Amino acid sequence: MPRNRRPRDREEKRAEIVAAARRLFVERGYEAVSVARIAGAAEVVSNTVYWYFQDKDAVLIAVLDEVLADSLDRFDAVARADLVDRLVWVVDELEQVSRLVSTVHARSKESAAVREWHDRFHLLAEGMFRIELAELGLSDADLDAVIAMGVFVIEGLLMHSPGAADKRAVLSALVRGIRGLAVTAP
Amino acid sequence: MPRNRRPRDREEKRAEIVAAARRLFVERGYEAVSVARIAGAAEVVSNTVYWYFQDKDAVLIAVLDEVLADSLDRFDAVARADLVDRLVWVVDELEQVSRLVSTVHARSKESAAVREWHDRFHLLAEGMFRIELAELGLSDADLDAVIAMGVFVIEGLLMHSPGAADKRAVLSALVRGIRGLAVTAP
DNA sequence: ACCTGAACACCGTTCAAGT
DNA sequence: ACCTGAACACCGTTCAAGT
Repeated sequence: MPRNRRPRDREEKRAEIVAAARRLFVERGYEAVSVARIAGAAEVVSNTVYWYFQDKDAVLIAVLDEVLADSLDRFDAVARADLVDRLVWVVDELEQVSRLVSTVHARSKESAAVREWHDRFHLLAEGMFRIELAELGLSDADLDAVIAMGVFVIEGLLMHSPGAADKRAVLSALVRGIRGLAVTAP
Repeated sequence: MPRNRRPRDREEKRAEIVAAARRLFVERGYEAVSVARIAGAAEVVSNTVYWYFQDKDAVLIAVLDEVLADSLDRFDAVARADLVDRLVWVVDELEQVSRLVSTVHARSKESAAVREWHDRFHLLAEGMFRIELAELGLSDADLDAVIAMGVFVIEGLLMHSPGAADKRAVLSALVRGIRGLAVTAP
């Protein structure tokens, strides 16, 4: 007999809680979902959640990690597409979790752990943008400004969810605006 | 004796509650401030708030109206400045209430009344942007896209509060990008 | 190590009762 | 009309107790 009986149980139960929380957070939003409801969906009692997680924000962070990992896994599929198409893809992908976008911003003001996750996510997003734009030959100052603009525009699109045509028009204007800056750089 | 003794009491008490809520929401954030605390600061008991307001979101909307009115009042002061300067001014002005920006987005998902306020605010902001940009001679499709971009960039700056230099760099890149679009319009 | 029953302090909100 | 005391159902979280 193995020394640790069913050694995968811990991870399994934890994963069940995260899966339940993910579905509920995406469907109804973080504030609207109580810890008791998450626990119920994972077939435990509410205080059991605190055996696996420090608090409700820690559950949120586990959900965010899972959602982000899933999206990054799928990113390869469009790696070779046109820049505008890739941006549309990113927004479409993240739009499924648009509730989480405003949740992250709201919780970042209250929870240091969520703020850390948010800051790391921005670094990741900015790094990806930087790679995309490196070849355009922008000045250093403009490059930073344009990366920030790109992130803000994507966040705005996620939070306000316009129709597909408007979304593409905004991203196209963004990219053309950036290309214009590269041409007229001092 | 007047039929209504002290006829201004109602508005006074209401105004006191809004003033207390405004200070607390700006300092500590909507979620972190309980109705009981607002009531305490306005020297009433917590259920008295519900005599003047339908619910906590209604208090938030009254605060938002007050903050917005104050900002619009001050807007004349910069009406003649350069476009980038005006945008910097708007962001600086709204930055004092940056906590409220993410609150509005978070509550818009839960409360129909807050969502209505948010949508009206966007119409106002978009209208002001449209006037600013009318003279640039953008195509209709680009004008809408550029207005959305402008609003998203301002919201992003408010939510992430970068330093003054970064802020100006982003707004400058935005305006130059937009001007570039006008030049190369089809 | 893992899970629970019971409790804690607090939340937004309601309502009958007072003036 | 205006305000309150008391209560309601619920919240995130803690802890001693069980296995």
